[in-house]
Amino acid sequence: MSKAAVRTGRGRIDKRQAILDAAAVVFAREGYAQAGVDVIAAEAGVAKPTVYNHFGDKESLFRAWIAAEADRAMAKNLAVVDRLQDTGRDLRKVLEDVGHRFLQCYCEDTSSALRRLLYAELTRFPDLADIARGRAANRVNDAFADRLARLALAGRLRISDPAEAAEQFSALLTGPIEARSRLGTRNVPDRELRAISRSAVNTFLRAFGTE
Amino acid sequence: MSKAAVRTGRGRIDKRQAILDAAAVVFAREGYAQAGVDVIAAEAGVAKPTVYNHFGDKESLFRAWIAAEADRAMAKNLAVVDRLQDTGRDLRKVLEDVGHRFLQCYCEDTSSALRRLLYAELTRFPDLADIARGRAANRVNDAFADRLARLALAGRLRISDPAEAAEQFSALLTGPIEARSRLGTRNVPDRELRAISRSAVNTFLRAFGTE
DNA sequence: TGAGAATTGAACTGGTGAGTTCACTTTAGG
DNA sequence: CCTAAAGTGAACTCACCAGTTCAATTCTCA
Repeated sequence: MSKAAVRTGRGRIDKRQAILDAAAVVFAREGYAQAGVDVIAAEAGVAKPTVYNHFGDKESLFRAWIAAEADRAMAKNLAVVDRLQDTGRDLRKVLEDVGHRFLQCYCEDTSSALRRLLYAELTRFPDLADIARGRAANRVNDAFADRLARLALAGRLRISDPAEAAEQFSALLTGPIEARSRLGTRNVPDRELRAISRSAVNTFLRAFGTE
Repeated sequence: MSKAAVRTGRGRIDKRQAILDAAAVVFAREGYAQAGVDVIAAEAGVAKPTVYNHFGDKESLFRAWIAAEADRAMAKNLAVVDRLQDTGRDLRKVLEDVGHRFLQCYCEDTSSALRRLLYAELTRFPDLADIARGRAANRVNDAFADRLARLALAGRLRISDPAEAAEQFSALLTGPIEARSRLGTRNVPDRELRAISRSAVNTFLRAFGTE
């Protein structure tokens, strides 16, 4: 139906990617059980047997999408963490910027969909937690903790347990955004994201800053 | 199958409650789409048409369960908030106790199931957010904010925006528990709950306490 | 250009589950 | 004790969907 598949028709790689993209759209829109393989095939501009040629069955296709999406999200989050390297500038400003970017990642449609589907299907596919969460969240937190440890060593933060501090910084962002986005159903305007980040950083620095 | 239905067989009220209890069990175990109405009926010790007599269709039964469960969870959370009234004792101890009890509520099987199902079906039934979230989370946060405001007035906390502080206190609890329970699939031992609460309160008091 | 692989469309199987029907039994309550 | 309402079991309809089959077609690459 839609033109998710580029009309090259050449080789198998293109089709595989087109199917994954289509799966992202349809799974996000309808959920795992409701998503029909026929619909995914149509969305990819591909015949149904082709989907089965590439992925074997619906469950494998689902896992492949989860893994790809988790990797993408993790990469984007790690890129945000890297912005904490230039510690020369005003620390508050830098943290607010990082928080704001974290929230933008968190609010992306694809991220929301991934989180929702993860939650939804966790009982049916328990290993999903390993595929996505272990791959993404933990590594991001570790990288963030490393940055915080550096800042502590440089005397710019008073932190005894960097991993815990990183976890709490994330919590101060995700908790409020979760409530305000009504679990991802409402679109939160950017000015509100900034406000949440500002108040998270404010509390974080009251607790861990060197005034 | 199971004896969820007390074997009185008298009147219609008992059956209705038995069906709701059975729905809780089956929805929690299998999710909305996977839960069969036949299975729920069997679990309630009731015939399938009886389920349809009382609730009309599967969706209404689901909504009724969500509403009942959300009310129950809210009541339990409000009871926890009420423990903040006796402000005579050591504030840190009281907050740690409240945090610990919040986490216990959060970790209950029924609460986890409710949260998971809410997430999962939010796209299909968007009004679920109003039924559950508006009814529960917001009112708990308001009550908690009221308590914090009292404590601030009494000079025991330095808080400018009580609602925001309440939101952040909750965030410092739910964020870490979410990660450590692997989205609710792992059972977190009580000593770990206490540790999370202790470190949340620690950060909270560093930010808002009057040392 | 021609062989072999990938792709297609369309029809088909088989299973599952929501919701209904109906003749029958149980129970409450006057 | 009798009746009307509630409950029961079993069979049934109907729709939906995962996964398969197959003959016909299209593409790649040598």
